[in-house]
Amino acid sequence: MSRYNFKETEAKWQAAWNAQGTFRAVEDPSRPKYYVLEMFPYPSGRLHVGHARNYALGDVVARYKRAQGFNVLHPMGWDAFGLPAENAAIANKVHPAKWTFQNIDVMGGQLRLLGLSYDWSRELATCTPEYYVHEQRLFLDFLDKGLAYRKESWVNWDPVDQTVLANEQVIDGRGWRTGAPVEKRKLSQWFLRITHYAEELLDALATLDRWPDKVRLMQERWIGKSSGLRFRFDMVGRPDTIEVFTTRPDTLYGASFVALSPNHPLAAELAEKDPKVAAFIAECNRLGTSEAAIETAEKLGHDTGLRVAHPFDPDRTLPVWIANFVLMEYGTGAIFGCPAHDQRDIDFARKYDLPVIPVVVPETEDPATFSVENEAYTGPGLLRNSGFLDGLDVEAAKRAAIARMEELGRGEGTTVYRLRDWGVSRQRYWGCPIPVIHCDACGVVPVPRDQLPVTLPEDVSFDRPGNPLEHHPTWKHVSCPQCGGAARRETDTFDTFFESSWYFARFASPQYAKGPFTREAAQYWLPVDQYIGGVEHAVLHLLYSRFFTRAMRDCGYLDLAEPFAGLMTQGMVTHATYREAGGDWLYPEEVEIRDGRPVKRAGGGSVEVGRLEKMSKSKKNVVGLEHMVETYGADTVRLLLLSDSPPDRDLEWTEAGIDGAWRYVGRLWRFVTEPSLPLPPHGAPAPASFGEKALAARRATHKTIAAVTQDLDRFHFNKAVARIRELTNTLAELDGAGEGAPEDQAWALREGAEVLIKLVNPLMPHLAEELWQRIGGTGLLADQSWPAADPSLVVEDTVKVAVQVNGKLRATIDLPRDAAQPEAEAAALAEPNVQRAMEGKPARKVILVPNRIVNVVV
RNA sequence: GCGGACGUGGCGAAACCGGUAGACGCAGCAGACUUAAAAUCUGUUUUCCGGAAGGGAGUGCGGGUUCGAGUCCCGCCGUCCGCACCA
Repeated sequence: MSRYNFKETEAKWQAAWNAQGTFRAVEDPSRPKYYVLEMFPYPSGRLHVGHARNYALGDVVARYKRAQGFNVLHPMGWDAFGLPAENAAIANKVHPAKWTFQNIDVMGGQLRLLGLSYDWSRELATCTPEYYVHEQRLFLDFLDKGLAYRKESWVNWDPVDQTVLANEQVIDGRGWRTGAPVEKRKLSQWFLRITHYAEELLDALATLDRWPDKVRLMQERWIGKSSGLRFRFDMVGRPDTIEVFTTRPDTLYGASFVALSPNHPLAAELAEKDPKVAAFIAECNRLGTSEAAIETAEKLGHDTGLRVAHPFDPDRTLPVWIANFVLMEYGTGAIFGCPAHDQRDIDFARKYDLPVIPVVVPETEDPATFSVENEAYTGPGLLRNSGFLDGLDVEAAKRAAIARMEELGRGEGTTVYRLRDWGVSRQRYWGCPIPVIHCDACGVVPVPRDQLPVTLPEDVSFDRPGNPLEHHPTWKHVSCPQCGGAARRETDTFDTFFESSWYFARFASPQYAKGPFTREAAQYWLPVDQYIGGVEHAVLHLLYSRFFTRAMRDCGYLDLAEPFAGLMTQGMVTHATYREAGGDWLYPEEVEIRDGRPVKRAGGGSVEVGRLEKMSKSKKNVVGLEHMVETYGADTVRLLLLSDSPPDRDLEWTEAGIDGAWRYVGRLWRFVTEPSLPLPPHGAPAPASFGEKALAARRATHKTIAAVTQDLDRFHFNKAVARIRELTNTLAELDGAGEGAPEDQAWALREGAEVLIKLVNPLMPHLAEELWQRIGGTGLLADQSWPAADPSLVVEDTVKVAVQVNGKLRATIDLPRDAAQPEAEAAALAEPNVQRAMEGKPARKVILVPNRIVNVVV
């Protein structure tokens, strides 16, 4: 019994693919192209098996499409700017560039171990000037087109470190390093006008038919189109007005207060004179900028003492509050509260004892007694207590209220989006410099295109908090390109989503220096046919990329709106977590099972096994990729990543699972290298006829081709693996015994083995190449075409049909394919078990589902 | 809080458009080979009653539609993901 030497074999075939340039992609207009892309990684350190899943999935698609004759583009690169590099710089005194490139080296080597079919000649890293110079040009284009602009917006501010914090660095309202309560600060920042495309981004979702519905739905909700009314309240005793937006103009007569966002200009004005208002706003600002934090916080309000007149009933006035749950970014930053019909409003009203006036009454309720306690009524009904709206239903009342407001000239029906413009300024070093200069005389001046790229200075220190670009002695001091006077470089850098919003297009011509890509290459390769990555990117990255593609289109770079024709979102790889008595996390390899109980390998201390969680360094529940590949080989790791769960679901990494995959690798190896019958040579003519057993094996082979092809088309890789294993089991039963000549079986075995090798190739390419060579196949398996199923061997002549009596299974019968009702009915009723279950009663009805079921109803 | 998903044996899962629930694998049990172990191979494995034939129950919980529901509808419960400066 020979053993498969994966170490030698994997290295051998990787070298062969490399030497022959097998996966080098070259444009060829005569062939159909297929562009497969996995979301490129952030080079954070080392890869664990969780990272590898994404790439294994993509590689199956790439190799499968290759076998089907497509000209495949399958590139890989590095999303190389980002916060962790700066954190490493602060913690370990390593320069972000050095840290990043070291990680790229390590991770690139790890990826190569997996035998992925990348065209490595297209590798790119976004932190190189060769990459980001194009994005600086694109930004200037956007500026020319009015797609980029500057406005004030809020950031999280750590008052101790004097630094802007990311949302992730704010924990329970405090800075992660200093523990100081976070404040919100206003800064002037760059924005991209994604809202210009809101309607188009929304409409085009319908065309993305190869995207998961859930992702389209999430984007739809994120864009959040809603129609309603924008109108102005007159203030009592002041000449100005407060503008509000509502989607429920029908409930206006139920209004009992007006609430301003703490960041509303009027709130700021009041705060100048009233320290209590200022204190309240400061308290709200301690929540930071994250919407989740704001919306989960306890509802708080402050009565400003101002009042506004009700627009339909000027004798009525409403108090003006400042409330922490009103977002400045949505609508107008001010609302009217109708507690009876909005849950947030009623929570607020009950807390501050404001009136609750029901104005929509469900038709099943008596208007005289209908009341709302602590749960808002948001369903349909008829209007009451609402002046001219009385008796209308909700929709009619909305229309009437808008019409009246427009007549009065104090408001208009309008459509608003939840989607906000994309703030791209970051007060950080490790990002792409924003190519503008600030001149006291000329204002904001773009860096002239012939002076691009604006590169990052290398001599920076992270000794003190804040943005090193800001502290750099010389970098920001430049002369104004317009007037030549002293001016300052912009020290903010781009959000790293900027890089990932167009990298897929750069891969079309990654070496082209004169622009982001060539038109011809983009024309040929784009859009990405299949994009693969985690659901966590369902909204932001994917929406930004869709926006960017349109912005690039409108700047004349390409003729395309949608970057990703197909999308697959994969689940996480999870692993149990381990904690020792002291509470410290342990790596899986530090734990072993002794006498059925988990203990710490060193010392034998007791270990608590926690729940399954996404593999992450912080919980130490990671399984190193290199270690696994060294122990079991790349193919075994790939098989487990593909076989145990459907791609979109989470996958639990277990020792038992990897053992099972390893066992199959050995089984397939022995099946082909030590066949149970002497195999005829490659290409030997088929015998004139086949015996029963050989024919059954051939049927299984061709059915498996059909099934696996369908499974791969649908990305059901786990099912494809199950079918491949099943075929292996079936073919292993061929032993030459039984009816028919042994030669028939040997031929069927050879046919089956070749098919198996080809089917397994996208999943375990090294093993498949080796077996292909050993079985006498010619050329590289990577260049062979996908097998085709013989239709005459796929369909069976007889089928097993279930017989039910009153929906309960009582027997199964064999019927000819597509048997008609009388025949099926007769066969079903003839079954003794069916007779017994019918208890002598006549059949009232017999339902036939062809080739599946006969249901006798008595 | 808002938005999105998911829930099937001891475990990972399969079940196409509403049609035989549990394919395939893991773990377990029994056996073969072996001095022994490992590896490998064979059988068995949702659960309850039964010697068997056969029968009852069963897809998070409670209802409903249907000849027939894991699948569709209504209401709960639980878990996970996203929420705009993590990537």
